[in-house]
Amino acid sequence: MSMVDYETVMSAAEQKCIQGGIRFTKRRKQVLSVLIEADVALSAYEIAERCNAGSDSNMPAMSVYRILDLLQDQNLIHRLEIANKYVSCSHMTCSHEHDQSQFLICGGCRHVEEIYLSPDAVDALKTAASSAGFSAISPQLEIKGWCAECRQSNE
Amino acid sequence: MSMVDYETVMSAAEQKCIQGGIRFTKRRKQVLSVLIEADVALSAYEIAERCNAGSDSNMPAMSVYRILDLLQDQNLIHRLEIANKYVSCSHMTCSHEHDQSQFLICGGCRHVEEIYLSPDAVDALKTAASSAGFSAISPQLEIKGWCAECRQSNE
DNA sequence: GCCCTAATTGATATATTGTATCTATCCCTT
DNA sequence: AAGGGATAGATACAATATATCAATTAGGGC
Repeated sequence: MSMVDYETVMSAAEQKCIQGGIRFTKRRKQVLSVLIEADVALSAYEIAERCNAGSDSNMPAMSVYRILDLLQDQNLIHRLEIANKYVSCSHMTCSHEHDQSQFLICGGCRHVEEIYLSPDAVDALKTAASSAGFSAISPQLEIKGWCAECRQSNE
Repeated sequence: MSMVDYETVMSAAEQKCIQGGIRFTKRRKQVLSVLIEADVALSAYEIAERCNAGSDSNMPAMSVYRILDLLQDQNLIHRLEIANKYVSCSHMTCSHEHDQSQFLICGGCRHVEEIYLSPDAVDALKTAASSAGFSAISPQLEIKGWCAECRQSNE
């Protein structure tokens, strides 16, 4: 996380939940906080561990999965399919809708950057898809790569 | 599969294995055949099932994993990370190297197309990655989407 | 051909990720 | 305060994947 104040983000998240007709409970806050504070993508079980780290709280992994589904429905988090891991959305405080999201995922340290591709680049992908008989592509594009640091230390 | 004769592909595969210093055993042929004959991506356990379908052969899933790793090292197959599934390479008979591979994966029927993106499109991705502090992107790009048929029937 | 060695396969255990289902609890509305 | 839907707990289990050690097989030198 960065840029935006934690309280601001959490209250924006609360608003989105309310608008979505669900409650922003203690459990859900807990899961979202862990993701906001992490600077890498986390697995559901890692999230559970962090929730439980040094505290009385008992967060079962099954609850984490349930809550992750729910937070994803509210566009507060993303599931990265190439990594089987989860990250918080970097546009939680935006009022407008994002119909596309693109991620760079470091194969070394699991750091994730949510980026913007130029409309031209996205169009190129859509065109390529279209010529291969695909009429639509997912609004979420995931690109695996290597951040400068990991690249250096691994090669 | 398509285009290229089965025997041609298998003997090209054998050549690649020999060049790679490994044997093209019965087990490995069996796994590769299953992938070549499938027109969708298959999980390791599905591959094992198909190997065992109506036969005396007993292919344990663990062997499938081992063989998949090996075939991947020889560039005979690809692992699709967004699907946790495997497909045969559509360039098995090419003599030249392919330093990039791009896949369209249908979220409905799991059909996979190996496509070519224009160098311009790939450059656009690399540039975007570079401005986000990533010094390299994976040579394998996976794009989830919907093939025309699934698109129609699901929406 | 026979033996030695390395490659390959078999077998078992276990880790990781994720879903299904049923029960208990909480909290809002009336 | 009671009823009812949303939320959370608990348990079981499915699907994907890795680790490890033993058994077997195949090829190369003699």
